[in-house]
Amino acid sequence: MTEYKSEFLSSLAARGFIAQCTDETGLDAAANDGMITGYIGYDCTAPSLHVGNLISILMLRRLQMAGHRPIVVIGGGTTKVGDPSGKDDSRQLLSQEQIDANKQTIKATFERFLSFGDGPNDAILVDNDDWLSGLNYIEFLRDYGRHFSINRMLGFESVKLRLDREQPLSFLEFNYMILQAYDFLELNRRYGCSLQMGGSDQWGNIVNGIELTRRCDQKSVFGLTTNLLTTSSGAKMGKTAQGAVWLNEDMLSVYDYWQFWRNTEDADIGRFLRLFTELPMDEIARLEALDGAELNDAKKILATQATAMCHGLEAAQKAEATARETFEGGGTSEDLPSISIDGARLTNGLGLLEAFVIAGLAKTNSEARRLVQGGGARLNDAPQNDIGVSLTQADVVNGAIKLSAGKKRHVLLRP
RNA sequence: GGAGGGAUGUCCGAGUGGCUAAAGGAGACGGGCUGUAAACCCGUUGGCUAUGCCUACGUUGGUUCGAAUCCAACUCCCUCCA
Repeated sequence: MTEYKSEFLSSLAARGFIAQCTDETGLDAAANDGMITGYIGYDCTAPSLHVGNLISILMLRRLQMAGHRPIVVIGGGTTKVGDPSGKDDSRQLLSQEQIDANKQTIKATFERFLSFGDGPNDAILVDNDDWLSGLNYIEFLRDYGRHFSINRMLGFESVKLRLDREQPLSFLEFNYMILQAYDFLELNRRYGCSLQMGGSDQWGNIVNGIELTRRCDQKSVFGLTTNLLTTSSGAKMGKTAQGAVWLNEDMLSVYDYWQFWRNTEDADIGRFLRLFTELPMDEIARLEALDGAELNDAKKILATQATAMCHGLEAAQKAEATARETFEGGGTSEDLPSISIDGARLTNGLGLLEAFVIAGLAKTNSEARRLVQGGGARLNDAPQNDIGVSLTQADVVNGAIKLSAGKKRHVLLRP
């Protein structure tokens, strides 16, 4: 591993963040000489960011911790176009209303990881819609379009992939990288931003921005990418039974977020501790060296640390306690994810299948039926194999009915 | 504008008149083994008021007792030519 002089790069390198850098030596020197400003862009295609975005958010955090200034760019403008990187199909275009709504709910996440304010290295949050929407087409083409070579762009991975697979790539999407490149130039002009970071799928887009900045303003700026998050067994990471692992609490409960980390594969523990916690390296080395079942302790620490960063220490510890009661105590914790139901429904008896659907443990009655028939459904910890059972007031224990799908998914129904 | 190829379930991908809710694989979920791990083994995988009914093989019509499969028109995509 290369030795870095700057705290920023050496900490990132030690923790396994770095995939590629356009100019390690230059960036290292710049970061060592004084404060630099770096940015990452986030498109607002969903109401919340997910763990797949986490590595990049943490890079911004480490940038700030090392005394530099992070900029979060919300892609209000670029989202209208849609990034073709790493996708087979065109993403469905979102309406302006959806984009605006997503923008609002995504913003809050960054406040957990970065410190905003008026200080010299406090984080800044901007929306690229501010400068992209007002662009004049002809002017833009004349000023910036001439710097882009189609010949080169056709060679970029994101484009090549589509073309090779004979999948359509619209002109609209083709422009995404041009707009993202322009972002970098604009940020450099506005804030002296000299670094763009992102996942390795962004490499092509980042390089374009660097070149545009050099051609237009003769400034040299840097790009730095991280590996995309995958598990050791090769699976794309960030999925749970319910879908993506969201960072917003109203999209995924703190308990489920904690569980996600708790279920990390053995082989990933060291890597994840380095990336997703801020524990000292020697402590991580110790945890990583644990054997067999002892690794479970390391997983709990990982879960609580990672959860604390996103949802606060108190909530993380509560999730840990809930898990302990549920799994190790074999009991029912009051704090398991719960859903309120109308008590009147119990008066006439609530069908077991319907109850599982209400609890979110099954999407449809049929799925609930299969769950019961497959032997995975439990009511207050008692296995159920009769789909005709009705829940009544008599099933309420300590103010709630506990439904379980499999060994890990539990929900409390509170009348 | 011309010629050819294509559109199948969450995804990939078979199927070219009835035995097809549609092979196979991936993914996902459940069970087993374990350590709330991985790997492996087994099961399930359109919906519903459920021995039946409804919806579904790009869209709309047609042929037929019967269509994902045949015909027509249309939409979209790909390739080559202009």
